[in-house]
Amino acid sequence: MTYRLPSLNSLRAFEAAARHLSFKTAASELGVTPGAVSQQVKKLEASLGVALFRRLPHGLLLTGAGETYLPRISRVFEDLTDATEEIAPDINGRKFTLGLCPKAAALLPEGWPAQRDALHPHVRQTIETSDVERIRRDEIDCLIRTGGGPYGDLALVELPNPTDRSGRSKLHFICKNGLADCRQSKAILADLGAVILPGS
Amino acid sequence: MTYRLPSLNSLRAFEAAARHLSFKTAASELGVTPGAVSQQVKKLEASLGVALFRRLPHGLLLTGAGETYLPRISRVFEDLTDATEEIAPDINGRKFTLGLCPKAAALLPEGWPAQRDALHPHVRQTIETSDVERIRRDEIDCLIRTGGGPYGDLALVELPNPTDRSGRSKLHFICKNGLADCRQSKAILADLGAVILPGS
DNA sequence: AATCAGACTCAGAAATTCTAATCCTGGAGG
DNA sequence: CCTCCAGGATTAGAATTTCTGAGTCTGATT
Repeated sequence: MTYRLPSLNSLRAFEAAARHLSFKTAASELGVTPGAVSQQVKKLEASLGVALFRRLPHGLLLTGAGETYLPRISRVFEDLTDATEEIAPDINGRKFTLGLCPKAAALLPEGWPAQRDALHPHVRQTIETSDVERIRRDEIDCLIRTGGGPYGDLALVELPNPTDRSGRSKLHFICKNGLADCRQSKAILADLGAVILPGS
Repeated sequence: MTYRLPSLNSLRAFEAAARHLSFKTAASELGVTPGAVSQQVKKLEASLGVALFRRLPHGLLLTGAGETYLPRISRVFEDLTDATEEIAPDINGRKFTLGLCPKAAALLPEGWPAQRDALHPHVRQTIETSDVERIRRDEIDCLIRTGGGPYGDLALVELPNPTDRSGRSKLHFICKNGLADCRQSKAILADLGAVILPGS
């Protein structure tokens, strides 16, 4: 049936790099080093015999081929994800257990996230904690706290403090690398964004 | 974007095995040993947490999950192939150089394959030879000859001898493993089938 | 001019995948 | 009933692929 295909690993590297236009960011999403992404993309380009990126001193651009390839590859990964979730709902559909430190909770609306309907499909329960290690121990999937860091190999998303528009004090959303872009995290972050910056 | 996906290798193994309902045949298509396919499929099932095959003493059956997964995965690989060919036409679109041994040529219509329009997009040239080694040396992509074998790791498709309906003497289509199912081979085989068994 | 961010390279380490040999099961045939 | 056979499972070790980590290079920024 299929005769020759590029390897999935290199396609994932390409897809992430093309989406971010950065090997470094892609590497962080994939949980590997930038060198690995660079090598995978180079391997892909070699196997296709076509350049996909134009390397500029600061950042990347897609070539024409890369431009037409990206949306189709992204689509393929989406289809694959959908098909996989259909038969194995647990693989990506698991609800998150969310850690929330008291200080952060005080900055958020009363009862968040329980009363946000949009989060029901994604959040199983909320635990009051500020211990980052519980992410590594898989006791919680993500943690919202006010300060701290650095968090080593964990992914970090910063959110402006809703009561401190100066931007000095921040809310931190922390999770395992590679989980920052999953549906659950996105839903939570979108909801927080809505809470914090209504209408923006 | 994508959070967790099964590995492409295991998906390829699944797709081929599900299509053939045989690890052995799938292994031959993929150019690996049956054990490798078995391992990949097992890994996939483990990572999904879902059984895809029911192992019967003689052959395989798909489970419900496998049944719904297969068409979607096949589709994904088709899309991937199409997208890849769009930007790198050479990867699968290369025209074949076809070896044809004199004895076999005598059994086929005068001038075959040159005068078959359907083969023009797939066949670059025809070389008179019966040397199987030229496939391994990449001098030709496939070879049609009357007898011989075994051909070791090369793929073999048998075609009935058009002038010997008893079936004892056969025409052999030989190519590298993994090339038997590509478009070019399929086109050639389809055309030979038409030549040999008109109307069937 | 110095600094910096990001991509590249390369050798060695780590992980994955494949092979090859052997085992196991159930059906077919004598 | 017994033997043979086909095909899948299993395993250790080999082969291959992929990743890391350190260092280099380039052009933009200060």
